Amino acid sequence: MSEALPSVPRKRRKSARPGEIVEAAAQSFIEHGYAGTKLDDVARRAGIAKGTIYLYFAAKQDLFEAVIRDTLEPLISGVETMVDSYDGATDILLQMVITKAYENIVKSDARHVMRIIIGEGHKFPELRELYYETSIKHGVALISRVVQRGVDRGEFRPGPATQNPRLIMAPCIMAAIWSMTFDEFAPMDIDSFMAGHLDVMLNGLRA
Amino acid sequence: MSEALPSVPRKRRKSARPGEIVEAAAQSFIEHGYAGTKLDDVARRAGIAKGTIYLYFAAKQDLFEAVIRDTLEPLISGVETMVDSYDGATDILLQMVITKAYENIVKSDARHVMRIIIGEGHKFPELRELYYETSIKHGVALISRVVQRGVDRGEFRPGPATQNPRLIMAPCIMAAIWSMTFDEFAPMDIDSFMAGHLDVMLNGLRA
DNA sequence: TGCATTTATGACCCATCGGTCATTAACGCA
DNA sequence: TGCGTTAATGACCGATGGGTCATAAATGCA
Repeated sequence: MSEALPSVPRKRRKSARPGEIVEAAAQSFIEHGYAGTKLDDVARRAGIAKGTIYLYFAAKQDLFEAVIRDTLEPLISGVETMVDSYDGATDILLQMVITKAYENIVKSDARHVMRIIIGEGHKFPELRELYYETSIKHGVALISRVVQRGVDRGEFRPGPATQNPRLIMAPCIMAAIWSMTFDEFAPMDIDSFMAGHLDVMLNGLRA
Repeated sequence: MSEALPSVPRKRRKSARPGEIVEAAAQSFIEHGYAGTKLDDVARRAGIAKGTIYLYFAAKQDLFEAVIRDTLEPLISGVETMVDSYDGATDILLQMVITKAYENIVKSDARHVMRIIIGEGHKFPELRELYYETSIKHGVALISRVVQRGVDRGEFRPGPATQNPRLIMAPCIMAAIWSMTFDEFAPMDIDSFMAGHLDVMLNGLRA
């Protein structure tokens, strides 16, 4: 009954494969989560057989690690570069950083990686740690630097928000979660939410 | 080889079962997440056989729905009662509500239910909706009421935080997530975080 | 006490999926 | 053109776990 499917001719692409596999895996993880992603599906998306994945990645978990790195590293380093090369008023800088944070997290696929870490990271401390080291740690440090810069220059006054940068990032994280979880029941206008977020923070910080 | 384990005598407890099963399920869901929870494990915790679960719940998903209801309804109605019966200054009321929110979410098992909805709710719109209706919707409405009360009484001035109550809850949600996900890499002192949260919000709101 | 009814049991079924490996085919060098 | 090397394949394996159901035990009523 089963006609032998005309199997596609093989291609040997040792150097291009890893990137293609990670790209396919990212899509699948985003759509189905960690446990929900099938290696067969990743292979199909990458146009290869399942076994081929194992020529480049030892296990599913390694694949997800690669997705974390490939997705997050460019985003973080982009913001870091921006901060390093800026030398105007700090309130404008903070505004730029927060705007970028919404672009990088709330409006990008990176939020799905975060969702997976939150929801399924329980049993994978190594993945959680990698995510923390790759993303969260840098984000917190970045906000700290910006806020400290404002205080040092006399533009911001010390207070709870300068002491705990996580207070400043919180609305951004929540917006990302909301957009993935509750948007169909109570839609959130990201831009006006972000404007409110900025307003509250800057009013609390300005000297 | 396998000695027949001395099977425990059966007990018929039609009315007590559902509660016991939900209780056991809650523990298992909290420890292992939705997909990670095995009905066999739930049964063992409840001291019954797996088949017995199906006398009271049609499927795993119904069990999780019962957990959502049992866990969240009492918490929300507790806060609602508190707000309804208070008649002092609104900043104190908001402080009470936020403090209760940390107790109910960040410091309680309810945060794990939230984590499951965020992380695994993707494929279960009914569960997401139930969570929204049972918990989030009431939480947002409650904050709105408190803030509106402050504005009406001239204690708060209108601004972004009065317009979007989600800005006020955000740090609490983030603290819950942080405590479950990143605490081992960067511990968070909940009480000082909450104090900072209150400080920022009240400063932004007071007329 | 005997029997009908209801509740409880757990072996079993079957679909799923991560990971393996013997086989095959593409490649490039001589 | 032939051959050794190595990338690629996909059938297969074994573990897992949600859900089923024939069987058995508890209960309570007559």
